[in-house]
Amino acid sequence: MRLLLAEDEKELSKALCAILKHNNYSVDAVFDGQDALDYGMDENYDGIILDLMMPKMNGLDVLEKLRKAGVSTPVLILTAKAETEDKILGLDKGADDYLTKPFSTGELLARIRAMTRRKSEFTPNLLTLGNLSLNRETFELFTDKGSIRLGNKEFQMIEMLMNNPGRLISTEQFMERIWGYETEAEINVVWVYISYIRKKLTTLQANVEIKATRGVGYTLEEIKC
Amino acid sequence: MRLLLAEDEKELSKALCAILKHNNYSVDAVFDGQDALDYGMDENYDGIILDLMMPKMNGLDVLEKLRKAGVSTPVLILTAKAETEDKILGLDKGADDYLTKPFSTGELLARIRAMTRRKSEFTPNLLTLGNLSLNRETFELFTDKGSIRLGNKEFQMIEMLMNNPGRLISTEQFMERIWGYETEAEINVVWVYISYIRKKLTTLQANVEIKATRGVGYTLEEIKC
DNA sequence: CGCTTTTGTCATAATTTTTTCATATTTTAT
DNA sequence: ATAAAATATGAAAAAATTATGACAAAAGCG
Repeated sequence: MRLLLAEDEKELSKALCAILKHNNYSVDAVFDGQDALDYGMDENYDGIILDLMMPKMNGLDVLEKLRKAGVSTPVLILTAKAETEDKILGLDKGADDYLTKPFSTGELLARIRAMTRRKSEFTPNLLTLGNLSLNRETFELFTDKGSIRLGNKEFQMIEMLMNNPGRLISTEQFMERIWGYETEAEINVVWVYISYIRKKLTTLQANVEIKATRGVGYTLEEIKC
Repeated sequence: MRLLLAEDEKELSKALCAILKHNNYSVDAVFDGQDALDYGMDENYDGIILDLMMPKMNGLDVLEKLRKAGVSTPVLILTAKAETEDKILGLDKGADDYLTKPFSTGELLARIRAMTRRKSEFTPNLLTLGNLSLNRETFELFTDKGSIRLGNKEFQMIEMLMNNPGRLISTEQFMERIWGYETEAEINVVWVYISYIRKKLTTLQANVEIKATRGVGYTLEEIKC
């Protein structure tokens, strides 16, 4: 699960980041409205947590522009104190929920779960291609020959591939979606993980393979005999 | 997806090129207004990214001339700083969107997607002539007899040919489009690649052929029996 | 804390693409 | 018909990209 956190108070942002990451979310943090808009436009997130009071651009404006641009990512608004009008305005402009500062981490997590639930309800828990299946809940990859538990990165990579069978995914797309924009990691971690996954596919005798397209990226394909 | 990038700052152009290519766009880069106009007139692009400040001809003039010539390719304008007047003028003259430098790559990609969305819904990812098809996403060339994955250069060449079936494409056009102006490569690489492609067409038993016109270039034609 | 797992880096190997070069073949002009 | 020019193509060198094993750092866990 990938979240965008737009919160200008550095302390709070850092704390929230830590909490969210601890709860298995990948988080990109931005600190002003302009960046929130730029990043949000990507439709690359499962949810956006948006503080209303931010430099450069107000959270409400960000939200409005996102919705106008056709971005449907769920948005959870953070408001300082009980600015009731803001809340209402926010919901008007297409927010999915709001939370008043200060809030408990428990409540925040619950709201995020609720917010992202709708979307995830439609995505099945089991992804399948050929004789290969991926259990999104247990992170297990399996065929009739057995099953292997995947690490987080491996899981996200194979998930992207299995979500788009036959479609080419660029190395850059893997990096952006899984490691985030600001990662220090080199591009070759993608190669390394592709290698790991391939090894596991072989072990499982899966009848799918990851093909490389030089200069571009990878495609997951079923092997037809 | 094919983009024309008109940006005279070499560094920026190079960086953008890399980013765009990594995101599965084929990019032609030009470095002045005159070339932007010449290339843009082709209507061979899914979008044009146009810097306003360029040598030889101002971006706005390029845009105006393109529109006057009936070219409807979507145009995204890049403006340095907040030259508000330019933006407005640009939108007036038929730009589809603008972006102020500096911008994030995320936003650029989002804008390009938005700009090309409408059109791309109508242009399938598959180019076809006779019994031959080219999948632009996976770089695969195929007939009912099988499929072959092409290398980058091969792909760009056959793409140009299939985009203009029956139309003659000069060797120089191949060089300029695919290798760029400043290439060190000899003219005969084109011959070599034509040869490679022909071999693959034979393997696939395609009913199209690449005819040579001496002193000029090549034409892709369907074979009627 | 020590052990295990995951994550990321690096060096090197393997592979594919790109380009050059030498030589064959075809076309055109005379 | 024949020389000159243009194109075709096989072979191989050069360059670029990807694959993978080994290892170090970091994170998770009892």
